Amino acid sequence: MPELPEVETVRTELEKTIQGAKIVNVHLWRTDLRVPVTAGFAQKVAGKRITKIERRAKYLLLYISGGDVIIIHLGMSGRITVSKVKPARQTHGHMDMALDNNHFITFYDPRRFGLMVLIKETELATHPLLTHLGPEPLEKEFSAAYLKKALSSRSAPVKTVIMDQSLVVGVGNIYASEALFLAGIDPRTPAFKAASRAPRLVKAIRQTLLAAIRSGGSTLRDYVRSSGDTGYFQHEFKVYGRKNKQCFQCDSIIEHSMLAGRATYYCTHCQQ
DNA sequence: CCTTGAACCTGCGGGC
DNA sequence: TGCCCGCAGGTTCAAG
Repeated sequence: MPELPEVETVRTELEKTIQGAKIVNVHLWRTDLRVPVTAGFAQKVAGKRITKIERRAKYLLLYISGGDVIIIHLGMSGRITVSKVKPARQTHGHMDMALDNNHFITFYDPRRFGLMVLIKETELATHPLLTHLGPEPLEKEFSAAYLKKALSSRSAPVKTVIMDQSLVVGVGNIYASEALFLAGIDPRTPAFKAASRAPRLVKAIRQTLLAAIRSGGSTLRDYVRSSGDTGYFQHEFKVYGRKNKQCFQCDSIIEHSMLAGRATYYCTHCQQ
């Protein structure tokens, strides 16, 4: 489900509902996620308090008392739900927690591309899952000058390059297409040829992600927020999923092709 | 180093 | 109805 806006939406909702709560009870139903769940996970987190919930890239970081951090990634189909009643056992519900504030959390992930590992807070800076990550797109560090330089050495399509998490984090397949439409850049353009348009692209990426966060992310197939609500940004897609439909800006037909194995949508009139 | 394609896994929709 | 194929918001690994 998740690119940066969806993960940020989950983070906000978890912050409102479970921050400060103590973990009373943990059920780990299966551990064979993309990365195996840390041995002894259930025993290690039981009795601890959730002190802080952060997001880094598409990862959620749940800080717990005692100096540990639960790192969660939702992969393609992962979901975290919060409820006030004990959740029914679901086929792909891999972990449940009961909290002392009468809330329950479930980690659900049919495809199991997600992960859930427990590390020491002191390992955050050196943990292999996090070390290769580029700057956050909404932080100052992701500047026009930075992006221009990064694009200038790459020949892959600009869309593929901005999805590279070591260059900038959080931009996935939907928002890459949407941001490039907003920037007026053809996603197939070799990155170095788009380098001069880095200032516009930085703005477009930020604007797209911020708008999506404001809408609670996008709900395509199965993404629901932890609250059970859906996101609304899918209603604002300009190109994603709109193959053969008319461009809202110029009435041309939206085109579709595969770049590095990912579906890509664009308007050849508005994007060059 | 960079790029692409395949692999990981499950479910769903379309075509026959 | 049932089967097979392709495709899905991500990441990682191998090979060229």
